[in-house]
Amino acid sequence: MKTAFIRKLRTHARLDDDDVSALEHMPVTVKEIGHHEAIVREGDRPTQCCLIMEGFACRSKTTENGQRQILSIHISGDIPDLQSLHLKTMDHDLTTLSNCRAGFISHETIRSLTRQRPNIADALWRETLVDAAVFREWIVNVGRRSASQRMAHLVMELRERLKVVGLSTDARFELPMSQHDIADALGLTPVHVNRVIMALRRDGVLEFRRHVVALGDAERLIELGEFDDLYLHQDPVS
Amino acid sequence: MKTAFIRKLRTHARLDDDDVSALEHMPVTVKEIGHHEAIVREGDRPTQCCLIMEGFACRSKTTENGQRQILSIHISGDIPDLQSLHLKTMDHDLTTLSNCRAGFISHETIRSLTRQRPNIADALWRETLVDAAVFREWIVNVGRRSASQRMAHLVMELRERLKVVGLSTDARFELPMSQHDIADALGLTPVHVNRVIMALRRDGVLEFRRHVVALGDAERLIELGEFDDLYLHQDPVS
DNA sequence: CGGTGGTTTGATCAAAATCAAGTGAGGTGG
DNA sequence: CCACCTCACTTGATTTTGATCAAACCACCG
Repeated sequence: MKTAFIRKLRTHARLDDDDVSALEHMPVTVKEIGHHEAIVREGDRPTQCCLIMEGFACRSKTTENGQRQILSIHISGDIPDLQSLHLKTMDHDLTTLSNCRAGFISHETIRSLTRQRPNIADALWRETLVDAAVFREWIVNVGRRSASQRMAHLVMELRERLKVVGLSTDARFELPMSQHDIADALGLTPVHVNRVIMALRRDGVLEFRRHVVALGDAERLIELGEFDDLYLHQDPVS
Repeated sequence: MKTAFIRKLRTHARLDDDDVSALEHMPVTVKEIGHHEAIVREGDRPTQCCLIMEGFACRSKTTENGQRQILSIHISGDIPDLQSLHLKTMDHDLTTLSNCRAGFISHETIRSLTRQRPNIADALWRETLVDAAVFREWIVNVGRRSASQRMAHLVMELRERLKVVGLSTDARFELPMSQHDIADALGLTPVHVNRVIMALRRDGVLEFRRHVVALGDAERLIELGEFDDLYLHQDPVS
């Protein structure tokens, strides 16, 4: 059940059959994790990486006065702590948002794969670079966009990324986050996020109830959030 | 004159003498670039990477209504567009802040180095991961910190990074940015940045005049900006 | 049936944006 | 050498956005 992950790598990077078979045979320890549980914490020195197979997780940091900032949201096929392969100490937390099934792959396994198969090294490196591209876009989101723009942008990003792994249609997708979680992702307060959601709902642009997002007017959301999917670098390898 | 770069790689990653000599002998085209000039632009498909040898540069995006958000600041020894090796299309601009001397290295050169020397591949990969760690911290900065905290944090980040390449003492460093540039880095308006700087100056915490930052009270700045250098991952290789 | 966590609403407040008008230093040309 | 121009910085008045504080409300669950 690491197909989402392998499929993603193959779409963006050149992998031959041996590469794919090496990935398919690498040892993975699968674990079920409850919602709102820490996978790794700031300060930890992990010896393995975590592949999300089902459910949602997020990376976050917490300021001294207890405010949380979510840094990215992760879905099936993502390895959110791949950077721990080269950066020994975690500089942020990785936490589940929903119940998750996750596969753990030891650093040794990954390191020997990257040493023996440069294509895999490149593919994994590329994944971390797309992560970074998403971080950049999030800096713009919290730095320069209004509350409703941030919300629109987040929704469109998640729709695009979920579509790739078959978890979103054009019109709706599941999003197991509370309004409080969304506030932490957008750098806002939960109260204000609620007002934004109410307004978007009133205008028929967006519904968000019981953990499902329904898009009333995707065009409007793209325009409002100034969403351009270039930064997701989803183009298939030439 | 790519010593800053090689020294940085060696501090953080395991490189043997052959690796270092390969880096020293790779072909680099040096160019002088004026201030406020674009090196690469969003939408470009570069075939080379840019090594900053002297001066300051920044990555940025501009929103539809013309607001700029600076995503990172780059100094001697940085390769700000290393990601272009794997992400074909630039999703942001790379611009000089001051006059710069920059070295250009073709993708082919880098690719053949990484294929022949896995240590170099790892070292470069790690560099892009540190970049990403800085992006994460910036998300927290613009998402959750007040204007004066953001300013304090930026100043401390730059001091730490500049110290590594010998361009900062504990007390002062050159920073060729206008208050407008700083506003674009902090997600604020120039007017408000000015008020913050005035306040910090009045309290004797910070001076910033004619492109030099003088720290009146570094302790206070660290505390105010909640600065913890963990995210810079400057620890030397074990 | 009462508890609990998430959502909704209202009233007030604070931080930063906006608008507008100086100031001041360095650089250029007469 | 001085007048003037420009760009960056500074200051003040006002407005806006989103934060804060506080209190319901509501659905689900044990």
